[in-house]
Amino acid sequence: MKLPLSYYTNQDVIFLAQNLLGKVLFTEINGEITAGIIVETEAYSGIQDKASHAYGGRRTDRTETLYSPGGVSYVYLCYGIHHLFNVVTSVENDPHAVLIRAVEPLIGKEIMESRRKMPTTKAAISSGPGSAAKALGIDKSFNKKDLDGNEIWIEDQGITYNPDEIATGLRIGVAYAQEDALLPWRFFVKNNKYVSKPNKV
DNA sequence: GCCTAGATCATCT
DNA sequence: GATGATCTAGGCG
Repeated sequence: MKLPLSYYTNQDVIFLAQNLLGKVLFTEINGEITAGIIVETEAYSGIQDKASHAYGGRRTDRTETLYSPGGVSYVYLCYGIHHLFNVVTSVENDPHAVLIRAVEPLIGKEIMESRRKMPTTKAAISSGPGSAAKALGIDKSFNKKDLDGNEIWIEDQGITYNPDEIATGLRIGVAYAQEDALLPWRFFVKNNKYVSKPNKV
């Protein structure tokens, strides 16, 4: 059920961003397992995408992870407070990634509730990239982990959405990326309350 | 319910 | 030394 590394080496990051909807993201921390259904993603397409950290082939200590072969996690801190979780895809030296923006709590809800200090019935518990990562207990120590390991991994539990249940839209928070901000590379499940901000088309 | 402002720090210039 | 792939609380209507 765990997705094999070959799944992530697909070079079509747009396809993967779409295909990851409905997959289940697991983390295990100190023996505590939590999992959530992925309901919102964004594609970041390597060196040709101005919104990507690796735009233009930029390569620093931080972005080094993006150049890894697919199947590795990329976690970084944004605005000084929020940890954002990405899945590195494609092959080595091709810095594509999929940002996980929202999950629907599935397993270990009580653990998520204590981490977020709010009930899972409240959509805000895992809506938005910072919240989703926190609910799953993801922080910087999860950077550069293999996704077929036993700390963090993604499973296919047979959950699929009909094409008409999936919506696409503009990515969020990337206005500075100029024309690339207009690319419809955000994918989400329509009318799912755990999806952040505009969850309709 | 909607909008505005403030928090807070690793990373790059 | 500036800045951002954000969240939340609090004020107003």
